[in-house]
Amino acid sequence: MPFPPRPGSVIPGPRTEKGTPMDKTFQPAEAEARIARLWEEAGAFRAGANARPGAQPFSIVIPPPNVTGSLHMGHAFNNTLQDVLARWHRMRGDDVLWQPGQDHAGIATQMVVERELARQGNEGRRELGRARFLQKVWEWKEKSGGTIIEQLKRLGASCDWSRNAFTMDPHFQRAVLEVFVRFYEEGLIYRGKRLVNWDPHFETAISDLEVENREVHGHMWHFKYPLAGGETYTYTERDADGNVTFEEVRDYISIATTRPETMLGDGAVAVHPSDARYAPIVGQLCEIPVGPKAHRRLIPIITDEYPDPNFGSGAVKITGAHDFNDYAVAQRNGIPLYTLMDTKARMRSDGLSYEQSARIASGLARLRVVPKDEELFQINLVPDDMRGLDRLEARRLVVSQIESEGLAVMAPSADGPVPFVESKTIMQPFGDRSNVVIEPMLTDQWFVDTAKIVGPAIEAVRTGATQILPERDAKTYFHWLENIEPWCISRQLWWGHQIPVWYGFDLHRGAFRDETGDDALNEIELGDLLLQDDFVGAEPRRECAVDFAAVSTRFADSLAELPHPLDHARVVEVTDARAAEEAFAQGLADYNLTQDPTKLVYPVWRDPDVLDTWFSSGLWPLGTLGWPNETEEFRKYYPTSVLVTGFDIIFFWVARMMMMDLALVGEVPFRTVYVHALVRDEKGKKMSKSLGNVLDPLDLIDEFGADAVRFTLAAMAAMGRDLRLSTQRIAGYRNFGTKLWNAHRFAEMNGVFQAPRAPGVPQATAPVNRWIIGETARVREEVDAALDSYRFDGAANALHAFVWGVVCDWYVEFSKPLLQGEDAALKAETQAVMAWVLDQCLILMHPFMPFITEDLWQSTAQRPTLLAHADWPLYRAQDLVDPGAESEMRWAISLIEGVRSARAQLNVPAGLTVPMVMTEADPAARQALARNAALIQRLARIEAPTEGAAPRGSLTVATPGATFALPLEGLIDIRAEIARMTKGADKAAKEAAALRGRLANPRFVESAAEEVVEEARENLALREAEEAQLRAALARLSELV
RNA sequence: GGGCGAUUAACUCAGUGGUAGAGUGCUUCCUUCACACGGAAGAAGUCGGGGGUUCGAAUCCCUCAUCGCCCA
Repeated sequence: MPFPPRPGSVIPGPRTEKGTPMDKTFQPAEAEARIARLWEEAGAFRAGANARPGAQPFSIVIPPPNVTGSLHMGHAFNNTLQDVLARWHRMRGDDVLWQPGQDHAGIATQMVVERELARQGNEGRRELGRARFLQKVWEWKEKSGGTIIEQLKRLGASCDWSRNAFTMDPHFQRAVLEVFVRFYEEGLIYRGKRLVNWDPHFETAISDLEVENREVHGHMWHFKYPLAGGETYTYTERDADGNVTFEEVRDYISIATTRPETMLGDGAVAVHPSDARYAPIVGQLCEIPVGPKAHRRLIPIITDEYPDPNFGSGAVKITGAHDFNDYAVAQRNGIPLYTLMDTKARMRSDGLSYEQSARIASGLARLRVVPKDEELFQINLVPDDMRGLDRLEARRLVVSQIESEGLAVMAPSADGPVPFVESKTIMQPFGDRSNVVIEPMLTDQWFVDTAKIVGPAIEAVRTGATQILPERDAKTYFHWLENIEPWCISRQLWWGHQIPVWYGFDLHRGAFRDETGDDALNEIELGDLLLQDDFVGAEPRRECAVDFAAVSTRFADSLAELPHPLDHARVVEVTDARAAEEAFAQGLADYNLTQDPTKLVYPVWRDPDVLDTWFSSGLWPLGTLGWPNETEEFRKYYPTSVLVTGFDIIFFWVARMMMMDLALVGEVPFRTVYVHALVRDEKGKKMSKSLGNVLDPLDLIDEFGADAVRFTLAAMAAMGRDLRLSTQRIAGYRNFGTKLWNAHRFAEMNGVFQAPRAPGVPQATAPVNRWIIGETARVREEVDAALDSYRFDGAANALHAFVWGVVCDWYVEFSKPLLQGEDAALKAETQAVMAWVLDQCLILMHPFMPFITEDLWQSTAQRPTLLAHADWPLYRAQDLVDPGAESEMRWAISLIEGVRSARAQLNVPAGLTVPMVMTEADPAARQALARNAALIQRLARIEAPTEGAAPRGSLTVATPGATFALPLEGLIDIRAEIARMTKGADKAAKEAAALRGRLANPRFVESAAEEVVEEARENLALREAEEAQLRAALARLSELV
């Protein structure tokens, strides 16, 4: 349904005060705000605005910026492209929805609010507690969370702002939790203890995509792990031919490490199965050379494919709880995982004493058994003197202890043997938000079993149900999805969607004894229950549902299986397991006193973690359209037409939306994904705050106007290539806007906008008018074709070439003698055509430069609609191009250029109007000259042409089919003219020779396309004629010297 | 180490088999009645090197070099 303009909306209409010319330039600062208000008051961007009856839907969901975000160049680029598409489709009458919104950015927002609290001297997050902290976050969001929305409006983004969405909106929250519950019930989500990337600053798990690996300077230490019981073996190295190059008897195995502090948690030493050097000692135990001597721990020497025999000593220590590679080795070989660090990445000080821990661990190594997680976690292998230390302090201590014990591998030096420590660059993981070193950490987390939902996402792109552009980015997509890892979706944060899982004590596991067998518990039996605590420490029972009401029903159902009176316990929610313990005990005690079963409570507590922000963002195309409700918007606009996004987000977001949304609704979230590259500075460097090379789009908008910034970004958007932005380029396109503006200023001064307007393409008789109408049709087709294939640069460049290079440079100039001439009919026709051409410029330019075009549109005529709702033209070049007019105007241009070039090169004064003699001409040239004499005379600055022989010492200008002479004897240097014409003749001769050669080749004539051969023949004829004209003129000139 | 890409005018980049293009910059001239955020004219490229396919290659293939990005 077309969206009606709001009654009373103010469209200013044409400028009324005649006699005051337009300003010489467009004033963006003033106009942009005014135009934006105009659009807003008209509701110009509401979903379906300007849609034709029965229109095709066209929908885009914005890649939601962080609620903490402010507009950077990447946003400006991304949203410019979306806006070009949205405006283009809206003008074409499609049913357009550009859905805006923001995501809640778990870590970033929590960080911002915590920083704000600290700056204001308020209580910190932990002092406030969860509920009050979240209150503060919401307050912050209300106050500061809309920044980027206002900034996007300044860019001119034509989103339906009335539908602005947020991933923490009540509706969206509900959708997220329902999806979690559904995935949980379908077995797509599981909880487990896994090694994850741990951010010690934020004390949360993060995704491996949020980890940035950087090369940093580091060290590689080489240590000796003594064999248990003083065993020895012969260590032998051989060259490629098997000759022994080194041999010695050793009582140790040499290990290299960049992280000595993790040695404390080693579970094994691994060597490659093919490594002959260590074959004699595989299966033996060796000693970790650190920790109190009395409690040295022994670990087995195992084989695994992971160690590279050619790297270091070929033997690798396995610390399964602190390294991803080691984790995999430990899993394969049943090696226990010993956690050494706490959530702040300090050496642990909880759990059992070092002495107890070391004893248990040694026993485990000897028996090769792995206990259950909870028991394993009690083992703390950090020696007493290192507990609580930062991991780097612990590293120094470990190294110095090993060295002083003489267990470092030694290397010779000028001062005798010294410990062998290599300096080398190592890859180290950093948190992309916190900038601290990330630790692999063994923790309980929730995971999406991505392997189960990845198939349709791969298939959709393979079959083309979703098209990724440029195509090469589909490879990245496939590569990632085909090697997909389980997705850790829990975060140890407060701001976000709290996981809808509640825990309660597992009373089913025989924690009580119904000794009387009467299916009810007597007082003694209940007393036993109270005293026992094995159910408290054990794995709790859990239920998943969208809210407490739903989950309490489930718990109640399971309680019903228990003996009386527990089956009547009331399910209540408490904060955590400890509170649950107290509440449960209190309930039992109260019951004991009163025998009132309603006093019994069954306390449950909710999982404190929240979901990864990308989990909710994965539902963006669904949730913003109202899903899971059956909304009209969802029916109409899903799947969305196109997603425009940066390449850096293919894994984070695009792939996850594809997986999740296909799993949920069985239909792709978008038909096309247009992946754009990065905006860099003019030297090609990534813009970053630390480099100080950031261009702020708002500063640029202030300086050059939003239109210039947008046009620059669009013109540089060659698919898949980074763009290097320079202010010079933006200034160039600001000038382009001014050029368009001044073409209108010229038109206004020449009465173009006062002339009566007829709908449709104007009828024209003058060649110049017929020609420009055809050129307009050509550029319309070019722009549409470019936008159809997402060639934003192609469309922008075509418009630039047309508006400046054709309309302003030629048509406006051509029109001058007609508009200012005597022929009233011709004048009226030219006014009508110019009015139409300029309107077409505004329409076609509008998606790229919305403000200046809307302003001109409103000020140059009484318009029935906003330009944003103007009809996009459909006329075709095949209908509007007049080949006769076109060749006539091309000929006129070539004559004007020939005259100008000759004059300039021979230093004929620019202001001088000179005579011109036509020395020869075919009928076509005669006609072209006759019909366009006025404009040719004016632009070439010549008098009315005469016909005759070339006067002595004149300049020669050759055009196709005609030769002209400018009699300027005495004014010009004959030698210079001879040189100029010789150069021209030689060039024509050279080109003709090349064409002749090609046409002389029978294989060219046989195999090349017919039109190519024909074109070559025509070109040859033209070049030969041109050469002949110039040579003839040269012959005359040479008589003069 | 694996993958992807780039290399075209001084600079930034278009250009998917048929005469090398644009913008900016540069040189000269012009304050001419739309615009100096302008106009006119001009100089400027062995399309990274080498090989191949083809009547014909910046374009397709191979190879080398250099530089980026992503992943380990």
